[in-house]
Amino acid sequence: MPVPRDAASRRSGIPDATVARLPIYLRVLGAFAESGLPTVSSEGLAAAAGVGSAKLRKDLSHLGSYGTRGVGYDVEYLVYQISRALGLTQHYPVAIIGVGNLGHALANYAGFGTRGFQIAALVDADPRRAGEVIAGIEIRHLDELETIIKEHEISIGVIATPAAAAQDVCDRLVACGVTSVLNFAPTVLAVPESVDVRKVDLSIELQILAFHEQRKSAGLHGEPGVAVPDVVRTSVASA
Amino acid sequence: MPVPRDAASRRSGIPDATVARLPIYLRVLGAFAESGLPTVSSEGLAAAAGVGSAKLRKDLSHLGSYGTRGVGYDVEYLVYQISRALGLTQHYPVAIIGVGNLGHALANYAGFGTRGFQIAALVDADPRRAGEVIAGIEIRHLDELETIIKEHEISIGVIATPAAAAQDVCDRLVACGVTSVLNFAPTVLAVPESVDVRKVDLSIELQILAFHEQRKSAGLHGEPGVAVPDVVRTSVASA
DNA sequence: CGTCGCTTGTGAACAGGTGCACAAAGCGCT
DNA sequence: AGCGCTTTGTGCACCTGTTCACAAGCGACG
Repeated sequence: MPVPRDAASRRSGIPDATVARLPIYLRVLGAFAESGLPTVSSEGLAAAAGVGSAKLRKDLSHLGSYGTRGVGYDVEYLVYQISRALGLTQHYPVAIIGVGNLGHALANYAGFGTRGFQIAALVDADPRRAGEVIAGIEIRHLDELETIIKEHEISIGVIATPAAAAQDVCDRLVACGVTSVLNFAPTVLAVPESVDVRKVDLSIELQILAFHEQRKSAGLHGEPGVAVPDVVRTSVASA
Repeated sequence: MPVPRDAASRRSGIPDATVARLPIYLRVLGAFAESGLPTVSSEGLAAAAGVGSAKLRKDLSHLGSYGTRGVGYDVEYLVYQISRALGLTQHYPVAIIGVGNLGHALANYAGFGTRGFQIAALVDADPRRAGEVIAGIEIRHLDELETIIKEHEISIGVIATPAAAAQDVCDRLVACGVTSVLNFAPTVLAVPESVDVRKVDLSIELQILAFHEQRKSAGLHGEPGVAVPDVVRTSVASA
């Protein structure tokens, strides 16, 4: 008997799909809070977040039973509970490696600071950029990477380097004790199992859109092209 | 009898999860092609793409039976087939709305051009930026949005504006006939059902990492804090 | 104080995706 | 030609996530 336990709770008690949506709820709730709205129903919150109300309720039920039947959820309280569940009550220092166009944009992105993240360091491989100040942070040279990471006890690294440098930078980050990496470089990073990597790839998203775009236009023009024998055909059971 | 048909093939023949991975395969294959490698096994390709070999084979099987048993897949041919399946054989013009830090980075991002996407227009709300040239494209004012979209027959729009402007811009894009939107603004966009929206949110990714980070450190410090009664416990069946 | 309407929280059915394991199929060597 | 090695393609069981539908719970109002 290998202790089956519930597979979802084996890792953390909160399913991955739910974790991925909590930040959205958090943002929407923030907007509601600013409007002075005291409570929201699952229906209202779900609509604003672009999900079904049942899904939202199930998501929230994984954090506990906050919410009052017949009334809804207290906005402030729910913000706090989601923040706590996500671990945003503690402040994580992050380092951004690579201050090209994208790194520049990230350093100036307000969304980081407002959610408990603090950009502790900017690092670039170009010596000429060292000393430059962006968003109030001085750029330092890649050679100092190890020193900087340990100095600030950074556990989250953001890679915004060219693809060719990404794996090397990643290895060095991991060697310094970084356990979470957000990768913007178009490469698949190899890391030990204990390290979490999330990737954001602009071009992949576009390609996915292109696929759906193709599907639409194929349907529209009625091209017999690939394989779109679709059209539902609800009641053509005539033999 | 409502024609059950296979749910996956109802929409396009290729499951969404597979479509999301095809661009990764494509990129890895591109690297292999540059190395002059003529063929790859599912094992080799899967390792480079960071997925299991069975999953890769199942993914590829959805496009057809390209690949030779005992040998593997012809790199060049597979590149072509995946490109075709994704609809990258035709060139999609895209417009980027909002040329702040992020829009600037996107305009200079080489990954777009190399995959059959062409940045046809840059648009910004700030009149002072109109006329400025970035990546060889002249920035034009938001007022001309409708004209530009129709002029270039753009069906894919990239929104890189501040959150406050995103919904408005999106509505205008949709009104002009744009059917796919890539949204970088931290907002949930409301669109008609016929329009595809994909969102990329930098801060959400970080928050997801923070969650896992929290989980790790909680386990390490042995804090009884939330609910982490983990550690697998393979054979502690002693009562 | 009882009743009524509204909203949460959840059990259960369902759908989609993943991974295993193996039969089918090609290649090269003898 | 035949044999054995390799690798694909896929049926099947599992598991995660989604959706439905409803009982339980809470407040308001008469």
